[in-house]
Amino acid sequence: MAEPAKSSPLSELRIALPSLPMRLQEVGRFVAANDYDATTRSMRDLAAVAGADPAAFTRLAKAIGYSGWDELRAALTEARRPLQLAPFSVRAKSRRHGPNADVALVTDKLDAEAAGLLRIPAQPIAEAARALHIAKRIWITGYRSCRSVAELLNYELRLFRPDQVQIVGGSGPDDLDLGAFRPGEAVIVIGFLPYTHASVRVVQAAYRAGATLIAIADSVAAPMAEGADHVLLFEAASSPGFFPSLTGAIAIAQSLAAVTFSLGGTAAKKRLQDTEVRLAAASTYVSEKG
Amino acid sequence: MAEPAKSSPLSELRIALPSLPMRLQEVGRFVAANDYDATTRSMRDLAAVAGADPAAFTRLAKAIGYSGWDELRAALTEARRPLQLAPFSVRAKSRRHGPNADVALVTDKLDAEAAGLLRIPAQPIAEAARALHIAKRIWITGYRSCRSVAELLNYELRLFRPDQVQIVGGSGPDDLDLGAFRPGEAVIVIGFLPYTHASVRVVQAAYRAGATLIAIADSVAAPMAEGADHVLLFEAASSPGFFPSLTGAIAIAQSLAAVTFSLGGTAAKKRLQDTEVRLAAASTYVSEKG
DNA sequence: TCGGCCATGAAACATTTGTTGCACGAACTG
DNA sequence: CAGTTCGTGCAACAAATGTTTCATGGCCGA
Repeated sequence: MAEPAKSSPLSELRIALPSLPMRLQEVGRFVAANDYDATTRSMRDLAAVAGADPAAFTRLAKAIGYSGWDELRAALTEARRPLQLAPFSVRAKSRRHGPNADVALVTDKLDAEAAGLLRIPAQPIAEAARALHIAKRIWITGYRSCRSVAELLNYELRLFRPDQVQIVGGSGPDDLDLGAFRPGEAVIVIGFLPYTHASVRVVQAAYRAGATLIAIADSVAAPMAEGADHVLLFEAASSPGFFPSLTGAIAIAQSLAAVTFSLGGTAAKKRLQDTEVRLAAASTYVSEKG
Repeated sequence: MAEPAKSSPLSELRIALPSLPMRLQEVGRFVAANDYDATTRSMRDLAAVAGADPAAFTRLAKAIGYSGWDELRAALTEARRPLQLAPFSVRAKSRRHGPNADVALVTDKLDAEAAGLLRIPAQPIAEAARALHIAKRIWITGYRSCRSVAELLNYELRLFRPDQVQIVGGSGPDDLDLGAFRPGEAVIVIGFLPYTHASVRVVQAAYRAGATLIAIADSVAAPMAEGADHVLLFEAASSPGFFPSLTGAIAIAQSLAAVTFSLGGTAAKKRLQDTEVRLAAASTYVSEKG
């Protein structure tokens, strides 16, 4: 049973999270999402803000293998210590460079992205899904790298709402679609810095048409968030590397699709089955047993 | 009473430093040099390491206008707080509030995906990136929902290797591209259960052509993993919900692109800059200041 | 040299911190 | 339905934290 490499205490925490009791999960999520405050504020302070019992923090620490909250916090503190030349306590980090600097880059990136996921607010996604549920038609927009997110969302939503979902510009010039927005329809725009002009035009068209606007963006200050009915935030710049990260946006898109599907009830389930049957009949897939 | 503009607690400290008694200067310098530990360790700990009296820290804080060490430390803590989406106080309640089933679904999904990311093995990704680095040409394949991953990878890689990367079937029937694979080229295939016939054909073609095959899949038993030079695993079924999750695949794709880019060194950096300049010139993006 | 002043370290203080024992209630088991 | 386990909040506990007080010793002006 090879353990999956305990890189940081936060990783351990996040891995153990799903198998923890409910209250400990809440507290664990809070710690993961607010790890900076976890290292600086006192346990009781955190408990007050998180709305939990102080004892829960001690129990959480023990549940994931530490002797107590103090030890967990110490580990978190060391993990987020900035690199420096003259070490406070001599502690050489063997990663960072060497023959496996690449591996370290990957590990750091994945860890940062996992942390980013836990900071995504869940409530707005659920609300946006309700808006999608009642929308007569759903338009999806995303340019450049965000196009991939748009297409995934389009794909998943079409699995159970085949003829009510489409990508803006998916079948012709974007401008034609802009004029087709109607009240009662929903328009989803995905984008982050730097923002494209095209996406801003879509937002304006949606606003003018009186359609429900859902923005998936990296900042409330994003142009597409202006006047949006639902703003779903993720961290694009959190992870090390050179390109903005789309992991958060993808996770939001998938959650959105999942909740919308569950709101669809049996009707949605039936349409999904129909779609699956059709795909199987076209022998798109390799048969399960080889 | 008008204080001379408190920029940051650290600069106040440095300004006041020369006019302080000798021992307080020592302590002040220590705090300035080790401000991270100042925010995380206890006053007594710091005193022990600095070789000073605990009381000196309280006196230092008062000497530069704070009510005590606690207040100084709080200021230091706030000063080095990383940027984030919402302030600490507001963030607490937004998650998992109320007996809301939809919100719980989203939260569970995000948790599971975060944990899934941390289970992704980093080593194979770094090795695959090296293979991409030396490849003369890179082909990318992904059908159905995996198409979005393929397109993201294509987009990011083309930013710094514009004419060496393309999606299989991106410019015509897939079959035409299958015959174009050559030794020394790399073929990336993304897929998970249920596997499409088309992706298996690509794998076979790559194998026959002697190209380097990189498979991004949810299982070593996946058809596209057979005979692959590099297999990058992620968990597609880990998260609750109804569709397989692509978050892991996206994270792998982005890590792959990031490492390949960093292997590219200055040459890659230069090409990326060229691309950015071209995009800016075409005024694709909204200018930063509005 | 004396007297006042200030810097300094040690010890005592009240407070806050993390921890643990206990009781209640829900969920599961036989 | 009783018996058990487990998760949870509350409250008391000992340990630690930051602060204050006090005694000491060096410094400067008279």
